[in-house]
Amino acid sequence: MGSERHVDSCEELFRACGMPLTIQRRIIFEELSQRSDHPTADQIFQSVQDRLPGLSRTTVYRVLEALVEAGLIQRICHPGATARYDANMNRHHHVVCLKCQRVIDLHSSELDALAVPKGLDGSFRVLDVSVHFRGLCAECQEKQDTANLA
Amino acid sequence: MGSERHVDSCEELFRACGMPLTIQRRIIFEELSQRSDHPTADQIFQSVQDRLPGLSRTTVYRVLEALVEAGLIQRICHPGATARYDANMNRHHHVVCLKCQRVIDLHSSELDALAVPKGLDGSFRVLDVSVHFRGLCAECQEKQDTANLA
DNA sequence: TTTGACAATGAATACCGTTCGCAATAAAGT
DNA sequence: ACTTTATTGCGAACGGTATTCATTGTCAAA
Repeated sequence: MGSERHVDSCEELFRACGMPLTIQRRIIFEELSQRSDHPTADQIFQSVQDRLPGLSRTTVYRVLEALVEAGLIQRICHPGATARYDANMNRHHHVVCLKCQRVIDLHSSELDALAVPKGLDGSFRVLDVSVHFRGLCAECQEKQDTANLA
Repeated sequence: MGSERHVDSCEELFRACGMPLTIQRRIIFEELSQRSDHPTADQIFQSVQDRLPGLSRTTVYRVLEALVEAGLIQRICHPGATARYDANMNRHHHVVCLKCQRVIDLHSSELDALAVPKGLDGSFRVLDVSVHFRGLCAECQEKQDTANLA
């Protein structure tokens, strides 16, 4: 199996950040890394419970917060009142459904090349740029249309 | 005073949406329209209390939700676990501080002209585009620097 | 202008997401 | 292995948001 390399890089990653690598942190980080659906803390908690019996919700929140602080993951920008996380730290863009609040990744080299407007870079230190397309996903369009018929 | 025109437009706006215009809705909407700091529901509640004695927090949440539904205001995309609102429905962009989560508006005709990538427009109905610059605001850079010295 | 249908408000309460304090536990370096 | 130090788990607390229901207010028709 080629998974040992991943394990190694996980340990190196944490060591480089100066944070102890616990089982909880490893599994939560690996789980988030394998997903691309920008889960909430609770969704992570659910899908990790079988691998971490007795895991506390509190720990999930604390681990995610610590990973954000360390720069290993990010909290994404989205409408709505629940924090969502993303382990993809490469530049990418987002498609946001205003109805169901789903967030879908979008890769585009054209958009990646966006220049930072002058005037901004003076006081503000830009670390990343992402383009948000907001609107209605296919499912929600359908729901809306059928609702209009009724 | 030229404020009567605004009052008129407010009434027309609500009528066009088919929603009764109450004092609460008018004042909450006007308050949000005059601000550009993307306040939370509670911040709106605070700054409107003197004009609306006996106002309930519940009403603020309901009014903001109704205004979003009607398309008169929008819930902005941001990191963090509290909903923030914006009455500026013109296309504009956002500068987000990852530390203090402040959101600043950015106007740029270059960015406004962004093309929607093909492939997206098939299933997803794009209603708006906005560019997010994420990083550290001047204040938070300062705090971080002084923290590093200690 | 009054009236009536209907929708919005306020108060209390319940709910969900998140954070805190503290005792028990586990990781990393010696 | 041992010690230091940080992390975990639990329970409770907290803040933001949604819900229920009686009361009040809006709008338009009479």
